[in-house]
Amino acid sequence: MRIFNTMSMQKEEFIPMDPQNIRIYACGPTVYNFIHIGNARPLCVFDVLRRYMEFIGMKVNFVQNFTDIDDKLINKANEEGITVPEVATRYIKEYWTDAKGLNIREATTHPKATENIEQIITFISTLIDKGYAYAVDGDVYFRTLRFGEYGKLSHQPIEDLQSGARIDVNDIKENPLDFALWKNAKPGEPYWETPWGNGRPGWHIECSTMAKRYLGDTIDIHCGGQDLIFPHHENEIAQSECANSVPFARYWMHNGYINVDNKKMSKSLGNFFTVRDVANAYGYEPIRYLMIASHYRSPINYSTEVIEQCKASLERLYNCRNNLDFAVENAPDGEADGEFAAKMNEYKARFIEAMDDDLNTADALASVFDLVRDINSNVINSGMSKQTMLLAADMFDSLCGVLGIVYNRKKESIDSEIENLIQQRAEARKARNFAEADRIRDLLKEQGIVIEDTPQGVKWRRI
RNA sequence: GGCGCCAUAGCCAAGCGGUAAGGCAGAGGUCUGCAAAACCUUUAUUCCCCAGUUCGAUUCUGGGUGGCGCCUCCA
Repeated sequence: MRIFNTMSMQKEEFIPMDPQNIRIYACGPTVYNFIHIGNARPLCVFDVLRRYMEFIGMKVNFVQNFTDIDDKLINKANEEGITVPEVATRYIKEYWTDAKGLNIREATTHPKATENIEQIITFISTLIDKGYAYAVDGDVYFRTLRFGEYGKLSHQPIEDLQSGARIDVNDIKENPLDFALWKNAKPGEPYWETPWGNGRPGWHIECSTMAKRYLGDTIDIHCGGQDLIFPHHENEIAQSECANSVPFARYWMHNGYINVDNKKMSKSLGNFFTVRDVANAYGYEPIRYLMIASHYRSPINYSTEVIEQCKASLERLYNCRNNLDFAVENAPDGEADGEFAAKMNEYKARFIEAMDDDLNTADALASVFDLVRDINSNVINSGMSKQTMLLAADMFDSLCGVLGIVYNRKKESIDSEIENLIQQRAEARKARNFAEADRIRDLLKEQGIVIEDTPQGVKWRRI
């Protein structure tokens, strides 16, 4: 497959170090609040990447961290009058609720920064020993200019970075470009003891450390949002390559932003929607759909109109799958049709072709919709054998599964009262008492049950 | 100022040198007692504008116009 590598700024053939152990590191959330839909994008996009790689037979070791110690956590803890670990625990729990709702698979490992302090300290010591970092007043800074390739990911000449760097008159740093590896603790703040003073890790160092610990000195893919390219990922490269003396990540993947009113959604602008709020209004699935409906590197402009369209599109998918289930139940047994299987594989081939091209999920989705049309036209009501129909169902499930779209068969049995109503309506229809039949149908609809009369009998589904 | 991205129907969105995928919404029809779901037909002579290259450009080049991002915590 080909993926766009931010480092080279072009699509490259993805050649893993070991196809049976692809090492991917994804920057995870800072757990000081509910995640917003902008945070949901990399979660969904790189979950699709991982699922797709596994779909084509690779094995993935996927690491996603939790940043559970940082200024924002400390501020939150102070605001709420609770401890930093309490803030972290609370929002990690909320993270899981959202991640599960979005159908994000659990990573191979979800390390927390606070569980890696010892490794972080060792990492920083290495940088100090090698002359790439220096301690001053309890802080430790990275000597940015010492790394000659600084700026290679963001493609910024170091001179431009320097002229753009914020210069603080009272700065204790040797150079404005130097960034913190370790921060001295102020009174009352959580801290860990180190040779250079009590404090806590800087943001960038934790990712370098955890990538090294859980995946190794060189990883296959490092991914995250485009806003992490500079300075976060640039700093990670500097730290890791100076400490380990080998290339850090072989491929860099960055997803585009979620915009609101064509402006970047961000915490600082305050124009953001939490995943929870959107999920409460529309459900989690349309959010997932939104993320795969366009290419991962393009910006997405969020609006209620768009999320409603996503929900409607999803309905088409779900209806198809639901109708197919009903058809399978009523289909006769028989051999699976080999010719039909070959036809199903054509959809898979098109899907793979699209996904191989830098994860073109929008194009891949088009082949799923073509499969849907085919199923609706030629499988349901076709008289095909159960085994043949199942070929279509399996193809639907596997392709949608790669995208993280799952139709939840709400198979939980309906209670006898509802079953009675359905029966009564059937009898009323038989007696051509349509007024009564329609009354019952409306009654059921109020209870979230939609009745459909099909040639194979009465079919119901929940909405 | 430096670096980069984007502009395709009412909306969303692929395609990126050979004459416009897919979805939502709309219109008409089929099926149905009526619906629902589904299916069929229909909805961009044209891809922001102007030049250029080419037999041919939405796709390449140059120049505009409009929008956005990074250079500061941020997915």
